[in-house]
Amino acid sequence: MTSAAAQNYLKAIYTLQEQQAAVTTSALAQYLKVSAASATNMVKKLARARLLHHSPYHGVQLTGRGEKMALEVIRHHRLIELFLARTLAVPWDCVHAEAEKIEHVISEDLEDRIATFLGDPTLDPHGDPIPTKAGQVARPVYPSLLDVGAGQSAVVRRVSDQNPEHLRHFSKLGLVLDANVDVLEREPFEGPLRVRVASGAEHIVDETLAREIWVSPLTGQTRTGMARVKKSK
Amino acid sequence: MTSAAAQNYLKAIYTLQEQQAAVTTSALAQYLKVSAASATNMVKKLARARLLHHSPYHGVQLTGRGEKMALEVIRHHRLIELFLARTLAVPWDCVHAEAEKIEHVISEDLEDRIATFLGDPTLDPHGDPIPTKAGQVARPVYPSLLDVGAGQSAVVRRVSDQNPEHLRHFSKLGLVLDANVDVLEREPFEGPLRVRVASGAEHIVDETLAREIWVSPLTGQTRTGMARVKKSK
DNA sequence: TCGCAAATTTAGTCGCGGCTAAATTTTTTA
DNA sequence: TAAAAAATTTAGCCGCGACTAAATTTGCGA
Repeated sequence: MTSAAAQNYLKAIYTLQEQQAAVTTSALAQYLKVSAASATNMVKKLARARLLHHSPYHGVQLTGRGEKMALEVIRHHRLIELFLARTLAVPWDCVHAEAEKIEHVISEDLEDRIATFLGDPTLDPHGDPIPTKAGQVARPVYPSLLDVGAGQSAVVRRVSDQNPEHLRHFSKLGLVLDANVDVLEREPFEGPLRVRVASGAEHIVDETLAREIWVSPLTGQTRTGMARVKKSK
Repeated sequence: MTSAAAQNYLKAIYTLQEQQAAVTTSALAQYLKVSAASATNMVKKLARARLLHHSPYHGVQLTGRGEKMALEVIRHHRLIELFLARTLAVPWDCVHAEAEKIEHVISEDLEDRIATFLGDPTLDPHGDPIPTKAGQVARPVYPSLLDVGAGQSAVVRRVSDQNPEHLRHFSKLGLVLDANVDVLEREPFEGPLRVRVASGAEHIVDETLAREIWVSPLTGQTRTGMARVKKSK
């Protein structure tokens, strides 16, 4: 009952639950790229195993046990991502796909070895928090780059790992973890942003992409940042 | 058609082929711990995919393509074993089970990275040769410890990875890769051996176990080795 | 509030990779 | 060499996790 498929469903439900409280069958099906019928099927099986509550036609919610299991898989995933990045220099746009498969097959013993080797890390290569073995997980809430006002600076804290191509793009732009960004200006109606990165280069970041980057705004340096921009022109 | 199950069958057939030319259904079934009917079933599928020849009631033989595929899986397996042993100090009795699962899910890219990281190694932690990416594999033929005459010394070159408990036992005894062993005496009728290891400790090694250790006999040092034994008593 | 569209579930199918029991072929032995 | 034993294959089944098509429920708008 803890097949790779079941683990993927639990993980998906956990992830979706972080955003919307009620996880619907169709949201789940869309996220996992399976048919709605398949999702219903697995949901019923997970409900029977008491890993989630299912109120038919209204959505699902993980039980304590289900959440614990989801967090175990997520812990595996993020530890493996960091391990591959550290030991083999696997680029951050590739670690996700590898971890997605390896996470289902490693033993608890290997998990422990990896965690110890990495010094019991708390963040994976995308800035996602790594749950503890006990099932505790930090819930860092950062504004997205889109929420940073024009003229403000920020530090990249977390980047969505869902799209490898986006990640590759971010790398090229210098939008990596802990990088400084100055938001120069922003088109109206949630339009694209113009930003300047540490190297001094300026880039246009689309709205969709900006939503995938979460940051710590640097309130103190806002003005000076802009001042320097204006002076340099 | 290259499911984990199919890969395991190909690997098993390759391994069995190394010993006996004709691999029978029952040998395969016994090795993989499945029923004979299941083995026949998969054999027919692999034959349809032209990965092996099947002469019904008489056994199977890998085709070129089948052998290539088997070697790819074995390469994955042995690289992963060595990688886990090197980076995480996973003991040699555990690496096999982990590799058995991970071998089916890593990408070619990750395989390449691991191989490069390890310096394109040729032997895994048990002394098994690692096939090249092109599908070439060394065929070292060593006599087993059982073939070493009383009074001879030898160096451990390869140890069967099939039984974790045996491996753990060998570790305790000091029968590790590249270790020196003096065969002191041997009970008649292929009985157990008495050996002395590098530390000077003496141990009894059962026939079954001795068959799982392959060595390079040290012809020159035979007499002196024994002489020293007798003197020390 | 009634009806329709959208969401969801149910019903039934498929391939995979196991299984057992029965049939068949090969091998051994009397 | 014929019968019994052993090995192998065939037939038919099961659970898993996907699918499509059809039925059902929900909820929104007229």
